[in-house]
Amino acid sequence: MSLQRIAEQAGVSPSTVSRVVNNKHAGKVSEATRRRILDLARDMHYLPNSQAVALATGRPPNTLGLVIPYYSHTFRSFYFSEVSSGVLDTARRRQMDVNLLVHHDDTASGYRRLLAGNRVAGVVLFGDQTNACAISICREAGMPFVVVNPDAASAEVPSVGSDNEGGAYDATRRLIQLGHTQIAFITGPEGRPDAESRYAGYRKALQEAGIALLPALVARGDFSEKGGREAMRRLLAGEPRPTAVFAANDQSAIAAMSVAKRAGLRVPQDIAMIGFDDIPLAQHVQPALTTIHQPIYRMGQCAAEILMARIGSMGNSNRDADVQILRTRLVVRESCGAKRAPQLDA
Amino acid sequence: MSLQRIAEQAGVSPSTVSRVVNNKHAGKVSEATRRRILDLARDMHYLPNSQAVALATGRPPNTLGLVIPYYSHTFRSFYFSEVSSGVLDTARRRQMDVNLLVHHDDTASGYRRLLAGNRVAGVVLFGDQTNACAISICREAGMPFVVVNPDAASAEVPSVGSDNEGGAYDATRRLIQLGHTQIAFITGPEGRPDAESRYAGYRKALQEAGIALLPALVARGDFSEKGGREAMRRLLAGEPRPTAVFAANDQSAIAAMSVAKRAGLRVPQDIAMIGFDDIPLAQHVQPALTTIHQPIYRMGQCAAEILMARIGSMGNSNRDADVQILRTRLVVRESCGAKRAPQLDA
DNA sequence: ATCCTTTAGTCAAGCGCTTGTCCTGGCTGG
DNA sequence: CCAGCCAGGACAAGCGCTTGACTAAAGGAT
Repeated sequence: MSLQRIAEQAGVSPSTVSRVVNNKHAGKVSEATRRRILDLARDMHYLPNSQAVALATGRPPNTLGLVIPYYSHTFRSFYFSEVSSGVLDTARRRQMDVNLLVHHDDTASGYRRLLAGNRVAGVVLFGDQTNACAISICREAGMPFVVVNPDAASAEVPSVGSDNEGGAYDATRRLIQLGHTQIAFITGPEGRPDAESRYAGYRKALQEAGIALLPALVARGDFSEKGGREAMRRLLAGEPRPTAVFAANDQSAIAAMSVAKRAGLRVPQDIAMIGFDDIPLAQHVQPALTTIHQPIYRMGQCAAEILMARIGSMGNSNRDADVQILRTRLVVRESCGAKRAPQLDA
Repeated sequence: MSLQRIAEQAGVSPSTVSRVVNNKHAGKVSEATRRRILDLARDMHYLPNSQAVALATGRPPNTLGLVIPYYSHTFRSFYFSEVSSGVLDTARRRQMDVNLLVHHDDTASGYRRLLAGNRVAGVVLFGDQTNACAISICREAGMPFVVVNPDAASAEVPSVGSDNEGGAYDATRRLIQLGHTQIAFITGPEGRPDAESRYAGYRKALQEAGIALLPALVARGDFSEKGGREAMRRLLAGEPRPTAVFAANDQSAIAAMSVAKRAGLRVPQDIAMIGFDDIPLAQHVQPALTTIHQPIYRMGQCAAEILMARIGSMGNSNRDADVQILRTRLVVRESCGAKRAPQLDA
């Protein structure tokens, strides 16, 4: 039902109808006409055509886009749901809507279509799952954006990440303080920046403590359970035997822990374990996994805030400060051998 | 960057540019001009304005909308993720995009804004979490839609649900076949159609077997763990003591089971338990929960298919057949006392 | 050379809405 | 009694793009 149809019915011009339904220049329309138009609009189920409005006003929509690279388990992923929840809750507080733009076409033209085809004021991108070219497309298109978990290559973009290196450092440090010196590390997938940073944190802590980095104590994993299991088997078969294992993520850690237990080792008495991420499962395994908590929900919140700020200031200040690295937090549970939860000095 | 700007630069009319970029009436444009325009478009980062295109063509977008009533745990819900995955996978197979329209404003005008403000060819609605008025708004607006898990009130709409009554019947029947006669039922929230249907299935099976329905064996729950726990306590305190409990959903069943165990009862020897839904947790509890599997993912698939069919036929045939009730399936695990998984004679 | 057909475009209307400007009739005050 | 002023509303341009209709020039057939 179009505005002009209403206008005809009401016997007035389209402009008048527009003013009434948008409640603009309200004084310019008599109460009688106003009522008549409003009643008519209701009865005729008038719905403004958003394309036309957008075209005519040129004003940006009140909607944020969350670009979702879809693979079949996306919606089951803890990471995804936490980030999304953070973005949604924050956007909502500022009365903004959010559309989740699911896309499969991970190419430049795919992103172009996505951005051109959807009316959003800005987008949040998953840095670890979204093709890097998405960033340059946003730039070209003048579309405000923010990247969650940017990879290293996209350092100079508005983004929010967490302090992977610092977290890994804390984890390793913890094990050192508990007296361990044979500390193994199960890595993440090669080349992934977050995985690399965690490795770096591990090395840094060892070095600082004067402990040599033994290649035999570093086993490649890939963030998956399978990878964790296999890495742990190699570790247990090698020399020297680790007395503690720090895995680059919880899934690997949990898998590694089950391998250790099956090998007859007691956790934490015979071997201490520590993970990274603090996924929900971490507190349910036996023994409960000590890990580095990543504030994923807050990353979503932060991303939404940065994005909204940038939309607000549309290219004014360059706001290069829009890079946030969120602190991680050591969560002490049972798997690394502390009964109490002493604060890490530092 | 607008099409006319390209036209000026190229020294041709906007129509020519339009024809080139849309690859229409291609023969009408010389190869030289074509190349020139294409190059210019690339260099100037031309992106068509989707509003304008939509306005001019009037053709429906190639996108489905999934209306998400957002509450803070939406994205952690198994139900949500399964339905969404089903919709997404199916839409993708037909090259359609999906936008998840998150909304908080559960009112008529909220839905109006949502539908008017987003360019989608049709929407899937969550019947059990979406205000019923959404349906009439869709009707008014001429927006194709399909409802997942419709409530009884919306019987005559395109929808996909599962056979709650049949599933509950199967579950109860199972317990009867195992020799139970004191079969308790933990209900869902009052008034919810799916909960009511499950109750009906329970009653039907009892009646058919000539077992009286004892009010003392029916305890009100609300699909939550808390509700399940309390219901179970009442059941155990009452007379007669049930030898089997069928809970209207898995969460209640799992909670009830833990109450039973804490009361010193062995499951299934002292008391048999059966749930409904087949949530992932069901197979991980001890003992693993026998339950009625609901094909939630398939409901999503079905919904997408019905919706796409309706979009395709835009109001042609009324297609009143677009109501699908998916069959449930008994999944025999350990909690109701069968070692093997014998087929239920249908 | 003439007329017709292609070829390679241009023109302009129109999609539904917004908005600054302009118009009109009725009322006011002097 | 008339200029002036408002309230109340109409007009028209324009947002960026599409598309059927039209046209100018070039080539072909006769």
